[in-house]
Amino acid sequence: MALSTKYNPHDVEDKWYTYWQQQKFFSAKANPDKEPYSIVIPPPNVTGVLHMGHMLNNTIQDVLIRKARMEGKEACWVPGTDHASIATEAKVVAMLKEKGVSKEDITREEFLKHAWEWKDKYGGIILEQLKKLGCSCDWDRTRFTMEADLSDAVIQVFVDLYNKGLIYRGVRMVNWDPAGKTALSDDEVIHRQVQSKLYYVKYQVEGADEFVTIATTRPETILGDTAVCINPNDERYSHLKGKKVIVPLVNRAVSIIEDEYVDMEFGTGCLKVTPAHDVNDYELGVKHNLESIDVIDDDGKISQAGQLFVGEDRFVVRKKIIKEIEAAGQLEKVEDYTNNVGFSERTDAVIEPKLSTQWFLKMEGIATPALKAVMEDDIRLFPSKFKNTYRSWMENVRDWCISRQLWWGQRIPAFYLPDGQIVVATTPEEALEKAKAIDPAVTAEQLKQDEDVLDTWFSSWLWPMSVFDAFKNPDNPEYKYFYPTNDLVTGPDILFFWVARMIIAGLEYNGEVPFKNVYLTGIVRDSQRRKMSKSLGNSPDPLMLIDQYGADGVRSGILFSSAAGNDLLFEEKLMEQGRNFANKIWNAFRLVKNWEADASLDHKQNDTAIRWFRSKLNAVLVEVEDHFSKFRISDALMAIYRLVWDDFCSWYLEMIKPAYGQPIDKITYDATIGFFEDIVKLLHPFMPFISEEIWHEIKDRTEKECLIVADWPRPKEYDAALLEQAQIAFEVVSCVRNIRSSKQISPKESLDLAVKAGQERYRAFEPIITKLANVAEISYVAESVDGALSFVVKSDEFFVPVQGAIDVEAELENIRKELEYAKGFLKSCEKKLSNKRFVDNAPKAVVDAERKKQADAEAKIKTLEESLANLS
RNA sequence: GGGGCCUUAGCUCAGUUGGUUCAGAGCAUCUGCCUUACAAGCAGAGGGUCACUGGUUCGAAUCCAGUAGGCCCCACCA
Repeated sequence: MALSTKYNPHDVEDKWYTYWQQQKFFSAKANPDKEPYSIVIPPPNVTGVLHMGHMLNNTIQDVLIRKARMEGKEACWVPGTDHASIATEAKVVAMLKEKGVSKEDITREEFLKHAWEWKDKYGGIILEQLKKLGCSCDWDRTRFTMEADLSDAVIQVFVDLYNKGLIYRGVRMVNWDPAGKTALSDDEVIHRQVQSKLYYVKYQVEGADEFVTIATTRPETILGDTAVCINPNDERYSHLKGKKVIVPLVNRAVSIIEDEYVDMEFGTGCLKVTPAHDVNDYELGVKHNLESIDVIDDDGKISQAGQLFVGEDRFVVRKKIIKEIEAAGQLEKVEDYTNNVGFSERTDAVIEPKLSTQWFLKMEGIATPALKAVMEDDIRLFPSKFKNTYRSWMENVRDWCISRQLWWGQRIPAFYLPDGQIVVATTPEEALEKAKAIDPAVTAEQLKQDEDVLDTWFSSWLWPMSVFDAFKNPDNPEYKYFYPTNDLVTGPDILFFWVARMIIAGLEYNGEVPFKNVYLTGIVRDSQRRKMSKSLGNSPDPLMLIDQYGADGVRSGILFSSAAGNDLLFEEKLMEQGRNFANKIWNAFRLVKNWEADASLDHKQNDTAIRWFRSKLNAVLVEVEDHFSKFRISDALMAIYRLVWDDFCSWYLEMIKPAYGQPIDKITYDATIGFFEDIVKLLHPFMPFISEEIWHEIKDRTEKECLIVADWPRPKEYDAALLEQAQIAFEVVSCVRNIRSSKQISPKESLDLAVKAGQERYRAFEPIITKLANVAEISYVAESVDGALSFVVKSDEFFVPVQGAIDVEAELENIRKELEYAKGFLKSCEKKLSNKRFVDNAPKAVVDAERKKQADAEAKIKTLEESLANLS
């Protein structure tokens, strides 16, 4: 049979993915006979495409879900997408603009029709991409945060929270995104340090030939100034108390107010106050009863109220206004200044603090149980360092602005009567009923629904519940069975946006936490630690990578260096390593596949090898389970990688490999097939395709006997002493190979090996040593062998007689070095043991270990000294 | 301004309550090999004062304090 020397993923991946789906291996349903295991996907943006962050995130989820499935649990991974209000609406607006249609020119209904068309066209792409990666989601359960059932849940929750008095409407200073033309919650604003200018502008004191200078970074807001504020303790300005100043350009006389809020040290100690466009100024305005002039409109342009520069962009106006002020001789100076500016998380526009009427959710009360759940480890965060971050957020949580001035999303179910009174209801009919209770004359036409929609996170926070229809049908068996879910895999950047709020909603509406473990992945960066981004062009196309390295190669490559919470430094080198690993596995399979088993052959020479590998396998199983229990996915993979590459391929297969074309004994063959089966089982969560392929190729299976549903190997007892002995034997092999390498002896030339030791010591490993080191025979000797190269393993001396002269000096040098090290080591042992306080205070086991080290070192020194004596 | 984390081999990182020969792994590097599973490979080798300084201890990569550098979260003074 001609199997390629290279593993070819293209032949394999689609075949098995289709087959798994046909066999319904991904689908899960409430099954009381099995333990449930569930994960809900962090729903990607419906119009998004797969990026490296998704690759990492979903690979981890697939590893977890596949392992759980093999462990015999009812494994349910719910996929779906998020409607992502702002991002999607922005994309639709841009798409319409290209067609020459402006959002302002069409109705809400028309816009939504376009948006749904857009969603239907692009909505499935990212999920299809996940299939290429091998994700074993239960696709029949695919949900969308804006589908009818999920929207109903959102509305139901809004009404409920409103009725509980937790949702209120009010005028507040909010973060306004002039690009998205909507309010944002505080969490959607990213503060970045920017280089800007501090302008010193002179305001004339009314009726005097005197000026006061204020410092500002935002001169465009001068148009909206309604006061100038000084600190009452500031003696420099005490003569100005009660006076007025003239706002430049608009020539408005405004009061000089006094407030200790003003920092006398900063700038000139004199502050201009624009209540409509700054949070702190707003507070001052309320406190001092100031007029608020809104001079910037929703687009970030100067409004009519600004009088000047109407309709021009705020940043353009900033420059123009400074020019005019300078021309008027009122610009004192300009300084370079570094300050923090808020940007929209979604559109990257500079946030404009703006006064508007919005809906808010009171957070304080409902956040408390969610804080407790994490602090008391009902929910565990991996890595746990995020507990601190979580706590500080939850302890300082502020009311959540949940209304957005958008169309794409769940419309706020608040209805206004003609007189402005509000009713909140799940349907217009219900609203009308409630409205009639207030005013019997009101008609359906008079009742106006709020124009705003809800923040996307107001639907995402219900996700783990709503995907199981918790709100529509709280008694359904699926919900009862799969909820709470087990693990959540997501990025720390949405710990508060999403994770915290899901916990809040879960506790509020179910009384249970929504998941037990939260695995927080790092950010995928390039090798220079720059975040991957479209604009930098440093983000590879995941599908190209899969095409090039195979899904298994990409999956394992990504996981090789991604400890929880650590950033993943992406390098194509890692993908290569993953591909090479797949190839290594493939070639091991090719070797075994071509063997012919012969029951008449003796298996004795392979017994130790088999016993050793069985122990090794079980030791690694223990290690792998330990890693998984701590969500150390990378380490689990690495342990398996080393088991496969080093222990199985480099040691075990070389030990038992028959000569070319020769058959192998049946016992060894069967054992090896068994080992290979366990190995592909271990590999399956990480590398599902190649493992499934080999599983079927290595033995005949029935239709249903797929690896994806095979039993996960459970660790059994293993022989630790045997593993230790093997380690010694391996060292002997390495030493002989080292001699070959340094003396340029061909591996084909067989050598003799003598050991000064008792007869039994290496008996069990003789077949292994002779085969792997290409030694003709091992002889046990009582005296040192003259004219041979030697090495010491543990306290036994080995001799390899070689042809030709031996460089005695070099040999002596080597031995002296080793001797020196051993003596130094012995000295440290003796020092410890002679220290009475060590012997008295240290645990007995530690002292005993120290004694053993001492004895070993002494034996080794004796051996080395003897060989030194022999040589010289 | 408040809080948290990090600094171990050229790179990325392990190192669990201080104690087995504890200074590790993978990658990279160097040397020799196209040895009939695999050159996407095999065999061998080199490489670190555990950021720095001090302290606690019989014993410190590990605990404590300080110093230097890096990162993150929150708040935000115009």
